[in-house]
Amino acid sequence: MDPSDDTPPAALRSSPSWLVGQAGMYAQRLLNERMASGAAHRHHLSTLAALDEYGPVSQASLGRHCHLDRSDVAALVGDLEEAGCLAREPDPADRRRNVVTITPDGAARLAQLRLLASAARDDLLEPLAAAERTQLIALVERVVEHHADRRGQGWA
Amino acid sequence: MDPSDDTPPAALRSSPSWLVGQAGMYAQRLLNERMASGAAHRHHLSTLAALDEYGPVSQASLGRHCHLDRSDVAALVGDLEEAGCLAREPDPADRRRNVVTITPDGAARLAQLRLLASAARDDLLEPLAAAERTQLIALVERVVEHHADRRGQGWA
DNA sequence: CATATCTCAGAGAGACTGAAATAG
DNA sequence: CCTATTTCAGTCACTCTGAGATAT
Repeated sequence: MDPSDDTPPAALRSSPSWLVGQAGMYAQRLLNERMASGAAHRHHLSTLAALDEYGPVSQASLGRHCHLDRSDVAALVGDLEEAGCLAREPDPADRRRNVVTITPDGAARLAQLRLLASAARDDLLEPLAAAERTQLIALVERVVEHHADRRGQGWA
Repeated sequence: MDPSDDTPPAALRSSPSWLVGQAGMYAQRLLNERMASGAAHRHHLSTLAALDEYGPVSQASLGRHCHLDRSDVAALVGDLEEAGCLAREPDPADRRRNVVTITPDGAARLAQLRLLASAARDDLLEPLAAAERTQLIALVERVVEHHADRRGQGWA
């Protein structure tokens, strides 16, 4: 095997679409690997964090906050309920909804997952200095915000 | 539906892992949508670009250049051969290998796909100014390079 | 014998769709 | 009547694994 085989063609090396796509793959894998070391999934962190920040909410709202599909939220909430991390009760004010509330066990779990996420963040950004990390985050945040707003017809 | 449901929790909004993962999803989708308008796939661009830049190579080498799995390369090369974009012939020097060579039709196709990729790039980076785009690309390139080197055991 | 390449068949995870039941 | 929520079953696209055939 030629070792120079590792170099991607210039058309990819300089393509934001390809680069960001690749980086996204690494980001999700590293995060999921860290989460797996706590027998969790990266979406469990998203769910608990949203629950912690936005108080008791419906599953649909949870999905909109985290960019998750309704049907995946149902499964995630099922997982976390079984683990005692949250309570799911029918909303008396609107009985279509389930009101989902984080439990003390869920808050503890969230704290643990935050630590794992920090480790994954350091894995991902290892080659960058602190100032560069801040820069990257700010730029990517703008991109994500932009497309999240244009979402709604189609994507989760 | 509460419209403020669109805001992700701070734990996600400030998490590089989540942000880069989301951005990667958008990048791949936008690129694939543009490619679909030319009845192509984003990996067809990768393959043709690598073929164009690195001359006649084996399928295994193609996969290493583009971070693609051996078995997916087999399928991609099959597609592109059927479309007349490349020629696949057994290597007389090492008869395990297929030497893959781009054809004039393949070069024309590549030019077309480059245009579609440019459009996808503009879709993705729409919210950023030119200087910011350059910055983002430089930073993400460093991240991807770093993890591509640490790859090899495990990932494609 | 160990390693590398190509191919196929299929597993596995991921995002998403459709439809039904329920409720506003 | 139309829309929203939850749930389930299942699809689809994508990545990757395993095994076999072939060759170094």
